[in-house]
Amino acid sequence: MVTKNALARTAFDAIADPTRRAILDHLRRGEVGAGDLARRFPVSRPAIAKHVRVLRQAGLLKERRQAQQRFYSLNPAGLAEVDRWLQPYRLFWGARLVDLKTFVENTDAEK
Amino acid sequence: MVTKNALARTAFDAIADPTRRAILDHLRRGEVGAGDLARRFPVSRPAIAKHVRVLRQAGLLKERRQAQQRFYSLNPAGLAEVDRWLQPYRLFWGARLVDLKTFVENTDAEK
DNA sequence: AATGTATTTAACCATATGGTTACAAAAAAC
DNA sequence: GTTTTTTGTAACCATATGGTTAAATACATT
Repeated sequence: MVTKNALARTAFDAIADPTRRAILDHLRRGEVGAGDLARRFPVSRPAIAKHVRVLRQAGLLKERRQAQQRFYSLNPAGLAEVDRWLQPYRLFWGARLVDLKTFVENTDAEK
Repeated sequence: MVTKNALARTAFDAIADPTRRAILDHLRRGEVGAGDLARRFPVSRPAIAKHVRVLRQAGLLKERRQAQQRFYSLNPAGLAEVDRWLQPYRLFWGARLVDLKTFVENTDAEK
């Protein structure tokens, strides 16, 4: 097998792990310090640090530093990659999702 | 590390691999036989068979057998798991997606 | 029954992954 | 300037992953 570049992370890689999804889910509530974050999970702090790194490499997290502390928050654009990939599949399970903005604009134009 | 049940696959696991995403992308065009499918990718047939197994375990594929041949097609419901997880994140990147059916029903009700 | 055709499974290999504990780094506080 | 606080990195380990080639399975054809 050819050696893979461990730095090239996609959002798909990042969300494959349940702990990383849980980290993201938690960050929806807002910015969280590294210590607080690690305390919420039943694994060691280094394990969380590694997950955070993967999430950052995938562009899913923003980091803010203040003294020794580091605060993490969601990077809005990150998961859009997954959303875009998913788009054509929505047809298949009947999810009637549309862009509301476009819908409203078109509706207005027809008046 | 605790031994993980290799049979418990989620859609998140399944779509983490780029080859598996490519298989799904290809199946959007319709049902494809195992042989045809394998021929489209630059890896061996057994490799594709293993990817297909992962996709099936995640509930993303349907299988139809006819003689020795096996035909695979998308299982509509499979990716909805990912879509549901993604839902609350849409707020963050400003995707103005709504359920059209619900939108229309509510709009009608207000008349 | 023997052979051919289509496909998965088995066994194996190298690398990736996710966890741990021990160590390093960086800033604050004393 | 030493110590404490907060955090990441290094080294290591066991298991998972994705690939290969060889063998097994299942059905059709002769």
